[in-house]
Amino acid sequence: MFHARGYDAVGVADLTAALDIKPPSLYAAYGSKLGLFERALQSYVETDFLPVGEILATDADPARALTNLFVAAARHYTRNPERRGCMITEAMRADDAEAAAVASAFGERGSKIIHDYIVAHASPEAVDRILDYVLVNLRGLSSFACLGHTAEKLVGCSEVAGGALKAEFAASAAG
Amino acid sequence: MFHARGYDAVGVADLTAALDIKPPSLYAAYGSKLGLFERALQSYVETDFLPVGEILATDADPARALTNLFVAAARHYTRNPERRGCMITEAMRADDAEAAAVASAFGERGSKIIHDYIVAHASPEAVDRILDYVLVNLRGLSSFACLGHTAEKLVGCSEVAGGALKAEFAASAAG
DNA sequence: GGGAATTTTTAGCGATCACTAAATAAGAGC
DNA sequence: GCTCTTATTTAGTGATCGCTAAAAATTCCC
Repeated sequence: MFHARGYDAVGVADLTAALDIKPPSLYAAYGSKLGLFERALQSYVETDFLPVGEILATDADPARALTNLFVAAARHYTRNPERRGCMITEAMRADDAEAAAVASAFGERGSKIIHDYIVAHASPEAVDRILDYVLVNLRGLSSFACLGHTAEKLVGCSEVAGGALKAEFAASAAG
Repeated sequence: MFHARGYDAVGVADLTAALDIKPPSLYAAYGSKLGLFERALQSYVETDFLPVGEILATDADPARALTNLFVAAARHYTRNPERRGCMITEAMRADDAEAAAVASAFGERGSKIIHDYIVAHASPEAVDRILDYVLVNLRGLSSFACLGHTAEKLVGCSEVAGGALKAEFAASAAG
């Protein structure tokens, strides 16, 4: 439910109804709504998170590998109609500051994998802007998936996005 | 306030306190919280919306013009610490479905301007994917601005994003 | 089976949500 | 100044929010 509707739009009443328990049981088990949310994020990371490392290993060419990441994200974020977008990325924008902070901490892990990959393949002064570009694009893809756009559409613009990476890594190799 | 915190996180109590009136006055003037929100969006469009048409007219080269749009967005979305990101783009993701729908209607206007510009400069089969790419990027930029990222960072990845446009419009011109 | 520990529920809590009927105050016209 | 109209406030409404003290039910161990 948190994935489908975000932290703020899901109330304890919704959660207890879905779990078929009463509020004190939820609090006994998870401590708070936020505690349950953290558990849900953890579970998402373990079971449904985009396998970034694996995808980046699919091609020796960094531009192609990162484009594959975009395409995989586009497909991943649209594959389940009940759970569109990236739960973590979307939760980073929760109205509740604590929920947003928790999600950001989880998000840092994925970003680090991508960062390390880019460090290993680009010239030092290009690393930050490539990383930012990749993260901004993933953010946009997740959001568009949530808004209901099709996989086809998102894959299409992911391929376009790959063009920028080609140029950047070519410049890094030449520099 | 709606810009800074979104529709859902701002309550009628916050609004009446800021306007120094009591709730029935707000309802007398605007009909509902949503009514006030629409007015705020309208005001935003008239006073603070990215001047898309003007920016696209800054360069005869479409790739450069659209890159200028990204750069302008990056600067625009970060210029006021109290009002980060694009109010309309962010409101499209409101928890309240009516608020989100109203914001989407406003968003269509900006998208149409960009769409028409791309139709005039790209080959027909590339139009949709370029447009989607541009919109996904703008979405990501707005979101990152809201998350507190610097103008510098966002301008940097906007320039990277422009690389993809160069490739696309070169292909369109060749095709 | 009985007692203690654990789990779950009942029955709320104080706060906030968007909104409103009725009363009061302010403004306009004579 | 008086009366009528308009604007604003007072004093709530019913619903939902995240959460909890106390009571009841269930489980575990002897």
